[in-house]
Amino acid sequence: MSYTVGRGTENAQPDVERPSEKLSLGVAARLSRYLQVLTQARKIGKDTISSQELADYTHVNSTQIRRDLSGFGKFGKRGVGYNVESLVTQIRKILRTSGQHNIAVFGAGHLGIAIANSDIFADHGFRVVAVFDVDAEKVGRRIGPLTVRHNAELRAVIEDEEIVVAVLAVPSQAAQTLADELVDAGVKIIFNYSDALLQVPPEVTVHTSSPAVDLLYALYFYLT
Amino acid sequence: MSYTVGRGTENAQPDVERPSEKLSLGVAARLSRYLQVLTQARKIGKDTISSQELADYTHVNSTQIRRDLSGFGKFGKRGVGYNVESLVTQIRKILRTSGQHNIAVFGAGHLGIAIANSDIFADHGFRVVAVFDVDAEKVGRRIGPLTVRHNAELRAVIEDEEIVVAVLAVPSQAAQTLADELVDAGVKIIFNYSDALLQVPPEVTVHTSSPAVDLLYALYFYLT
DNA sequence: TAGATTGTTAATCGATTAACAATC
DNA sequence: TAGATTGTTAATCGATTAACAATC
Repeated sequence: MSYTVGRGTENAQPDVERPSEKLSLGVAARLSRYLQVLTQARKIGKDTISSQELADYTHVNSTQIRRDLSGFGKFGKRGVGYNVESLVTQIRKILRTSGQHNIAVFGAGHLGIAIANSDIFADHGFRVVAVFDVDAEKVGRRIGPLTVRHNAELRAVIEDEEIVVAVLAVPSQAAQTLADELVDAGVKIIFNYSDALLQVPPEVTVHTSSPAVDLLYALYFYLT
Repeated sequence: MSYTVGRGTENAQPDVERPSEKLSLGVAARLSRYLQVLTQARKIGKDTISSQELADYTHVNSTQIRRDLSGFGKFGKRGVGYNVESLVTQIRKILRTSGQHNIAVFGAGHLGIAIANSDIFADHGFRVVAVFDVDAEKVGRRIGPLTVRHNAELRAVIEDEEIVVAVLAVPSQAAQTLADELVDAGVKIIFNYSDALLQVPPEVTVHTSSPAVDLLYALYFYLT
């Protein structure tokens, strides 16, 4: 993971409830993970979940989970656990991602198609509203409800659909040029699935996804 | 990210150089990321790199980078920086991933094909040696140098090729059953690209990749 | 020499954990 | 009531950062 975000320099105002204070990097990351597990738990019909169960799935210590949550309110019932449904709502409120967000995928190769078809984003309020490619062969093809568009259209679509998130599933050589265009068109978050190192202005966040890096890391703990 | 690994309870022996001591979770993760950037930097022909440049790309503080590295030796040259080539070698040594590791991909859909074709693993010494599917339509197809095999063969292949890492690019409903088979066949690290919550014995590491979770997190910092 | 960058110290802050009273 | 699990405290450990002398 790599983010271009500042740390929370929270100038704690003496509010008792302070829903307007910025979360620390760590808390935001953990809350997102709790949300993923809760979303899945809800799918399989779980009504309540304990901090210990959440800990088993997220590998975050159960005390820390209770601590993270209790900072925002008393969401749990002693002896019972947390209501899955209401905890999802609460965390979404805290993360301010209750809304719907539009994203665009670049590259209509295998990876791009897989991402566009995935419902992993949909579960969290993200909607893939456009897929782009530069290959004339691919432009015009249908991917689910979408039609692949040419990159030349990106600026217009990004403006019309109010897209702030772009997912890059293009060859490494094409990544930086595309990133420059996207930044220029007003995209604020770039998810980079190529292994290129992207240079962007400080107001834009680049997230480079590197399964190989995660694997190296997992393997180290297996080997030792 | 979610890992099933213990924290390093390092009982520091009074060695000056202690290459046998277990890295902490954080250090291992950061070293992996430095390695990714260094690998890319090498590709574009960089000879040396400063801690500041590494910091720009990884978003890890430059002091911390120097600190992480100097714990293992004096790899840098003051006024110059680090030699890219030799730092790659050093970090690989520290992470003990200088060797070659075989991995298997499960699911020959768009995502599975994308992963099998990617060279993101190859750069780090991982080799995709088998792709499996249960769909008779897909079994037998060629993906680069590989032929898609049926899941029925998984046990034999895992033993023959000494595979410890399995990448799951299958539908969520199929993930747990497959994970059980893999654990049974001796796989130690499972990379889960479905959004299913997998239950595995403690000696097996599950890494669930969740772009949506990362996105939630990135978006929070954009929205605030 | 002058400029740059490492290696290292010291000080601070947040994460982590065990433990347990409160309470469902 | 008995069992379970939260919410919270207190203590510890590692991460983070600024600053700067050492030195290439």
